[in-house]
Amino acid sequence: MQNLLTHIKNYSPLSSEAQHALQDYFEKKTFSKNEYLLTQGQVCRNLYFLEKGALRGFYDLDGKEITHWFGFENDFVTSFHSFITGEAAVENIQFIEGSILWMISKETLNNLFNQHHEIERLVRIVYEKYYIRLEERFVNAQFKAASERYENLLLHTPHIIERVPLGYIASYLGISQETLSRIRSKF
Amino acid sequence: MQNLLTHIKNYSPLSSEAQHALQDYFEKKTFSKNEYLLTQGQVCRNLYFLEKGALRGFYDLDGKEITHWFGFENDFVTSFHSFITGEAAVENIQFIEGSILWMISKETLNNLFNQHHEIERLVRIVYEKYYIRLEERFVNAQFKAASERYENLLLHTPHIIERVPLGYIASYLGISQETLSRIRSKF
DNA sequence: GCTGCTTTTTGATAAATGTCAAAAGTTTAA
DNA sequence: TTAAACTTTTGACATTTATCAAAAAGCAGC
Repeated sequence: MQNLLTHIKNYSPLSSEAQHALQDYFEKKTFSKNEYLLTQGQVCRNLYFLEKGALRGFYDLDGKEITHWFGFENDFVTSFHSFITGEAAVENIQFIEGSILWMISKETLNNLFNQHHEIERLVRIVYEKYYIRLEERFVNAQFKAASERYENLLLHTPHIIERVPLGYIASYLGISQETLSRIRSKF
Repeated sequence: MQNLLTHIKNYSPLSSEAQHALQDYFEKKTFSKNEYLLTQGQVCRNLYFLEKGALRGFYDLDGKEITHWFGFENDFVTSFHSFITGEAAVENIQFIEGSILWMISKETLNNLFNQHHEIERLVRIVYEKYYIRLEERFVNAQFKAASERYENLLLHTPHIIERVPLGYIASYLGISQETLSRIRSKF
């Protein structure tokens, strides 16, 4: 929990009342490797903070698993589309490592927004950060060649390489595993 | 202005005090075709609401202009990365049509956040919507073939085809203009 | 240290898309 | 109305990446 509170300060400061409110409502969860946090078709009504571990979001495309994002320590994770719209998720979220998370429901969070303006501010700022993070990935995906995308990964998020099987990374980068293997052999 | 207030209700309801505050601080701007709202290297300190017209965001890649987004009626526009981080923009924003916008500075907006929780809520919700919009584009960019991306464009945002030169659309879809032309000839 | 299972690499070939150059079509403005 | 400027299409060819199949490497459990 301390992790969560400490991390949150990087986004926006919180009064001790707001901190206590968060402490009261975030609930600890642990999962082991390969378990699912969410499967396709479910509505994701919770937001999670990943304290320890790793997970991936993936969906099925013609029988192939397409991993499109990863979560690591100090990431907020959820199936954003489902969480925001209330529609069924098209993706699965699965643990790559045994993990510890903190969970809060959308409903509880909305109540906290009403009680503590500063918590809603925090979330607004988190969205800002996550928006520009996604924007960067988008530009990479659309306008960079496969080998540049891999180099960027090495440069900016090397922990992904160290902790994730290559097959997942390939689809994360939007390339086939064989092509990724060939790119790697050139380094 | 009425447009802006009406549109905002789609996101989140506002008290009349908050509405009046917005009315007091949003400033009307008009631009003609080909003018720039922002050029690369400037810090974008304003958020805009596009009441009428169209514009594009593009950046320079080895001397080529890469258009990566468009704005149309009722879009909130800014150079998000620059607006959020306060860093120099890497992109240019240029009008594709003569346009009418409403402008508010980040500073003024932050002040309004402090005075009106519901305005910050509104912006939080706008970020949510824009986040999932970007997520969809990302998945398209990374995991769909060029012709599928074009079909999706026809299906979901046909106004882009009608109002934007093909060269801009090609880079928006992440393909060369020649390839786009060949895809089109098959319909 | 083996055995079987999973992950990664390599090879051959096919498909998609890019690049450069030129032709055809469209728009603009004198 | 017509020439100039810009936009879109077409052709030939190069490059990148995908696909399928098989070999090699790595790893968990005995």
